[in-house]
This record gives sequence, structure tokens and C-alpha cells, in this order.
Amino acid sequence: MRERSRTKYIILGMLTIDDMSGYDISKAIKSSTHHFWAESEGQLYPALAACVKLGWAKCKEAAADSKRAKKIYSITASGKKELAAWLKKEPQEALVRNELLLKLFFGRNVAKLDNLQHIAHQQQRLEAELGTYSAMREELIKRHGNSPHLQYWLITLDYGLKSAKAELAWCKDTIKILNNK
Amino acid sequence: MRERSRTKYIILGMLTIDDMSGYDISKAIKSSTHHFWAESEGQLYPALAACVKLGWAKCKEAAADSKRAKKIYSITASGKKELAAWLKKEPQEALVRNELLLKLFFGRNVAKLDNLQHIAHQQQRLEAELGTYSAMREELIKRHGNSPHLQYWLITLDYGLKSAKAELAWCKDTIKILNNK
DNA sequence: TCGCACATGTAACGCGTTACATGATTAC
DNA sequence: GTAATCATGTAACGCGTTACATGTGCGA
Repeated sequence: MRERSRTKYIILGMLTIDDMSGYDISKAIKSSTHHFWAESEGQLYPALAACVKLGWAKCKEAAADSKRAKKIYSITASGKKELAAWLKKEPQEALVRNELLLKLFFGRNVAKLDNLQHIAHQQQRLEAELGTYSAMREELIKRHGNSPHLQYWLITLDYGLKSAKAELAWCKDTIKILNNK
Repeated sequence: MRERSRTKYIILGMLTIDDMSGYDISKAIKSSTHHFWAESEGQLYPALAACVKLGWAKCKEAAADSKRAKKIYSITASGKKELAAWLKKEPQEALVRNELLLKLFFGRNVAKLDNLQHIAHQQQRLEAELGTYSAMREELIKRHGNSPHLQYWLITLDYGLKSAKAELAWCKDTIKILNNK
């Protein structure tokens, strides 16, 4: 069985943006890739240690000006090579597990209202998400206007915006369909 | 730690459509929910046995007219209750792990062409998917035109169609953006 | 002083994939 | 005859979440 986890690569990727601590990486993931790729701390810290062991990253204690004990990691030349090799490989198909759709697929086993409630709730979630994405977009442009990463970040954000809008349209249509019959 | 697996519920759901063997359920999943919820045989058979043990399903050997040794499962009253209770509970947020987006997020670490290739490949996949969904839609209506499940099945199919179209539009836009700069 | 954010980890456990194992029947 | 599909499972393993554990610094 070959390794399948991509935690080490998301770490390396984050370290190409800036030197960071484990905690910083965790925060960065939560505020950027979280909607399409999440990681928990339980994987992050061991994977960080593994990166160091493989020579893909190195670690130094935080500068004296910082009050907190903090380990700052940076990517090595070898790490950059590994990351680039992985980035070039054909991405695997996205993994999706959508419980809302699964429940709706079997929706005829419960009252129509139960299904409608699930969809209405999803609609609310998506509207909030749309707001978040728009805010993120402005924030990104303001704070990283001349970062060479920006173009790529906007691409993934745009994916979120477009798919949230499409999902929202589906919610509205589906509510109509269920109410009219 | 409470149980998180939903394999037993997808089994119960399939058994509300018809009595089936494990192999039948596996095939049914592959041809219906697979795009938003997949299960492997390694989970399916043990979960089936668990359903019987819990009294949610019962099992009888295949009728004599069948040549093959085959175990046909059916849902019990208790199983129906369990399924309905689960269906009514608020669905959890969808789990997504999109490797394409993850690679693009770090896209500035490789050549633009590498990123473009990934997107072009995704575009092809989506076009094929769109064709599959359209064919499935016709097939469903033809074969299950008066099934009480049909309405719900079309809803989930429609989700696939709409989100594939949105993703396809994003692919085209993104290719343009990357080429123009 | 109380709670939150910062900061770093480990352990337990359930989940899910992959691979293996086996054999029958059907279609070409 | 040979490959694909039908048919049912088990075992090993890596993955990922959740919960736990511990402590600091800062603001209200």
C-alpha cells in the first residue's frame, strides 16, 4: 500500500508562502483552503515532524523578540523539489461525500417537509458562504495585491463562488419542485 | 466516540427500493449515488451483516429459480424506523477534498502550463460527466416513470447536472485568465 | 479572574480503501 | 477457452477525527 496522505504537501505549499509555525499553518489552512481541503491538528503536527525528518523542511526556534515558545518552519530546496513534482502530477478526482444529497435520494421515505427543511437549511449555509467568499476576495486583493500567489488564490476562490451560486440556484429550484407537487 | 459511518443507512435506503443482494446494492450505489456518495465492498458486506444482527434487515437465500448462490436482503419494520429517524436528522455539511483546487492554490510553484493541463483534463472529465448525467436522466424517466422515488432521484441528478455545468464554466474562465497574463 | 487565543503535541479509535481469496456462470 | 461479470467475503493497513493533555499571554 503506497502512501496516500497529502498533508505533507499542503504543509510544503504553505511554507512556500512564508516561514510558519505549525499553529500558523493550521490557521492558514482554516482561512484559505478549508472549503476544499481541510486538515486537523492531529495530522498536522506529526506530518510537520515527518517533513523535517525527510529533509523537506527545517525548524528553528522563534526569534528572541517573540514571547512565546514557537517553532518556525521553512521549506528546503529538497522540499521545493518534492512539492513541484507533486504539483505536476495529474490530480486525483475530487472526493465528495454529500449527506444532504444522500438523504434526499431516499427522501420518499419521510415527509416532504423533512426534505424541504434540509434544503432550506443548506440554502442558508450557502448564502452565508457566499458572503464569506466575497469578503475573502476583497481582503485578499487588499492584503496581497502584489503577491505572485494571488492569481492562483483567486482562481480557487472563484471556484467556491461559482459553485455556491450554482448550488443556491439548485436549492431554489428544488424547493419549487417539491412544493408544486 | 460515537459511530459516524453511514454505510448501514445507505444499505437500508437501497432496501426500501427493492429487496437486494449485497452485490445488487453495490451495483445500485455505483449507478446512482456514486457521484456524491461512494461505498466500497470492504465496508458493504460487514455493514450488511451488522444490519441483520441489529434486526434492521433480514436475509433469505435466493429462490430456487436462480442458478447462483445469492443472499437476498429485505428491510424490516425496525429498519424502516431507523432509516426514517436518520433521514429526518439535519444532514452534516458535505465533505469535500478537491486535489485539483489544492494543487492550483499552490500553482505559482510550477509552470503555468502544468496548471493549465490539470484544468483541461478536468474539463474533459466534466464534459463526459455531463453526458452521463443526461443519459441517466432519460434512462431513469423511461424505466422508473411511475416510481414514487423518481422525484427524489431526479433532484439529486439535477444537482449533478447544475454543478457540473458551473464547474465547466469555471474551467473555461480559468483557462482564459491564465492565458491572458 | 476568567476566558480566549496562542502554541504544541499524543493517543485511541473508527473508518474506508486496497488487496486478497475463492469460485460460479455467461457471453464471445 | 477465456475473459468478464456475478457473487461473497476477509485482512491489513493507512488515514483522519476526536478527545485529551498541558501550558502561556493578553485583554476585558
